Amino acid sequence: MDHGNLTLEVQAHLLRTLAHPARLYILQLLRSGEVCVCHIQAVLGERQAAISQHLMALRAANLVRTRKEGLRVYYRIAQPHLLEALDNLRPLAIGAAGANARRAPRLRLMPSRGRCTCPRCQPGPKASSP
Amino acid sequence: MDHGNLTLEVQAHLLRTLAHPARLYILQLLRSGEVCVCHIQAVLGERQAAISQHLMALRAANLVRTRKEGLRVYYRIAQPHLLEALDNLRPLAIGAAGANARRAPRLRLMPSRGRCTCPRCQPGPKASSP
DNA sequence: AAATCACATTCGCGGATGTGAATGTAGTCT
DNA sequence: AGACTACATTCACATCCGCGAATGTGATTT
Repeated sequence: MDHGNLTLEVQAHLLRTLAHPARLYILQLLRSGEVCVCHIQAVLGERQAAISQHLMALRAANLVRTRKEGLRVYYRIAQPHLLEALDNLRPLAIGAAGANARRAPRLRLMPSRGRCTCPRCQPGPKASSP
Repeated sequence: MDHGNLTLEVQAHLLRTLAHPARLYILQLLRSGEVCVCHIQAVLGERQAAISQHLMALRAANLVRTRKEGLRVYYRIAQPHLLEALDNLRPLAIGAAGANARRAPRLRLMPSRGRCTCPRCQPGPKASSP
């Protein structure tokens, strides 16, 4: 009977966790597979601490999982249907854009996408080695 | 061009608009059709101004539309797939509940559901089916 | 017209949130 | 071991959001 009330708060918390462009972008980055933090940092262009906090929020919500490999930490999507659910929500945002799109933290992306020092970003012959 | 960046902010804004248990509950109330403000007020048990602010946020995001009938204002879902998209997101929230329960505004519902003075709630002694 | 109703809007305050600077920690290298 | 890397965490501060109180608006009734 009262299943609606508590669920609404939990769901609101999930939406709140998702409601940041940096976190949305991180999730989109993880769409094709696991990605190291240095890669996210290189693409997002934000400070390391800020990204770590966003990742902490995503971890606290059980939306991502981590795997350590040497020094790097690789993040991956924990819930397989998350991106699909976000994709379903996107067309509604387009309708919302016409009205009031005033409040939302701005996200600045680096023009050079994906230039970090991790071995996965240097798959080419010019690799600087490990 | 470069619509990816802006879209993330717009989508984040939409998620932020949805990220409140009262607004989620209002949207669930509108699932079966249009509902007057007095009804929402009676069910939610919140002050009138607070509800009006939530409704204002939903209107600003183009998620609901209004229709005036005499003194009352009836709200209805503007985007037909909104509730479906929210339903798809719900199972992910269940997974998030087990981990770190961060704070989210709490929602208190009135035990007597749907006792407002609008003609739709009065005439039928049967259960409220707006 | 005044009063009233149903709802919208504004303002101010307390708490939550995002960001930057600094610090902490685990793993790797020489 | 010490230096270094990659990432996590803490603290302080500015900002944003939600709520209550008060006020405004439009339609209806008297």
